[in-house]
Amino acid sequence: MDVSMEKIVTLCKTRGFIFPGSDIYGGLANSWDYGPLGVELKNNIKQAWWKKFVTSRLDMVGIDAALLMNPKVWEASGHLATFTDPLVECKNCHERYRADQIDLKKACQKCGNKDTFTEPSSFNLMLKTWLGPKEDATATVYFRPETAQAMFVDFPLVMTSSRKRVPFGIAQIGKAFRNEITPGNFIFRQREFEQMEIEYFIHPSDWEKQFETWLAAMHEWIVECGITTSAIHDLEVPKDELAHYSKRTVDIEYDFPFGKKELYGLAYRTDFDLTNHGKASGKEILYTDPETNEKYVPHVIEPSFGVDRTLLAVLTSAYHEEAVEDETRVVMKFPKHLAPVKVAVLPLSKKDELANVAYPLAEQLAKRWRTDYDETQSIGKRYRRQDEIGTPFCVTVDFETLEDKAVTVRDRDTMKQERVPLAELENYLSKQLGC
RNA sequence: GCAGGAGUAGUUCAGUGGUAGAAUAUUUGCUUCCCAAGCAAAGGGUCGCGGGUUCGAAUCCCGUCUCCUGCUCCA
Repeated sequence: MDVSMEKIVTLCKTRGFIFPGSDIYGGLANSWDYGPLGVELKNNIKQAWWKKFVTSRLDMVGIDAALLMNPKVWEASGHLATFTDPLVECKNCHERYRADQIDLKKACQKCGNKDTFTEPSSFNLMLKTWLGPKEDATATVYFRPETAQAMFVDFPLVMTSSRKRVPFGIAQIGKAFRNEITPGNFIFRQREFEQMEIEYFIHPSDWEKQFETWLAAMHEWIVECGITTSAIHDLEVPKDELAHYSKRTVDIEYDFPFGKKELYGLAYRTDFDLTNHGKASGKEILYTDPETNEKYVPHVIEPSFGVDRTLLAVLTSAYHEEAVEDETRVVMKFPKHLAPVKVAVLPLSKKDELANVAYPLAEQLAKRWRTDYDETQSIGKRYRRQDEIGTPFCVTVDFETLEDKAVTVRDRDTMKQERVPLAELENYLSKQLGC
């Protein structure tokens, strides 16, 4: 369903998914903190991804590389050269242009004024810092603008230590930093963000087939996240807009509340990276096929996923408003494996004899699943509260429980209730939750 | 950086010179209470910040900061 960003942002702040960063100091532009529920949701997404693409496959391994790398990496990758956008601005109409894409001697295309451009000022999108006590050029290092490069640089060590044969892939989840000029749209574009990336190494003759296979795998993942598939669109990036390293790129776009924007990317990077790093480091990176003895530089298919963007798509897809007896019920219909809280234990009333059963029950369930315990206010209000954070199941302890040793389990989506004996509760939930 | 919008309670907002408010949320008590029930009470605000005008400023003036949206982005 359609949902406004305001509703999502407010729900995230009030319920504890995502807060503005440095809030009590007035914030810091476009920085966001994941709160108690947000971190659970995010961890669940990352775990699901890692399980699907790494641990459940024999042709995949993972790494977790350093954020700071030798600056030569960024020279070889082309980031130092091409991650710099020289910009000029028309002093008359304030239209901005990339200095390398227009003729500065000509008139402004928008307002027609001549000689009105400012001096080009360049922005390198990489965040710079320094290592060691001396703050000078020789100590300059960069926060990685993408996680991909470490997987290329580590390729020889990963290949030999894991004894993998092409085709195989390396995966990594981690933070990346870009000094974006125009961040915004909540967590959509941030200067500090998290990526889940795969570099899949293949024989060059195999690239078209592998590309299609990965595209299909990415769509599978989208379904598993509960992201509305009718809001997903593949965009074949035109040849003249391809990044310097890519021969084919498909952007997977999603209809966010603020428009259709890129969610994921799938790129065929050829042997650009391994060849460049081989040349720049002086250590040629070659793979020898053990059967044919053919020596070649592996080519690369790169499926790239934004963690924060996934989370935002999951949030907007999960958001539902339903009419219930003249009231509106807000319910986050997360897939059960992603729900930040799996089960809530709710004593029907705030009486010691109920708490004496309910609280230990919550403690017991918490050993297996993220569990909430809530005894304040009416039962209906507590159901609504759990709906709003997407808790799949509420377990209600009432006075009958003391007699019949059974509880009421209420389903988030159907609102249906079922009486389940305490002795069978864990098995019941385990079956329903699938974990 | 430019343009526009906005900063008052956790949230959404009202208040336009005279004692800081509403709704909602939160907490507590009562009611064996299964879908935002009722009653009673409580807590919570340097009105973004600094200066000025004024007997008096959330309100008027000046400055400043921050956030949001859009403009080059490609997770």
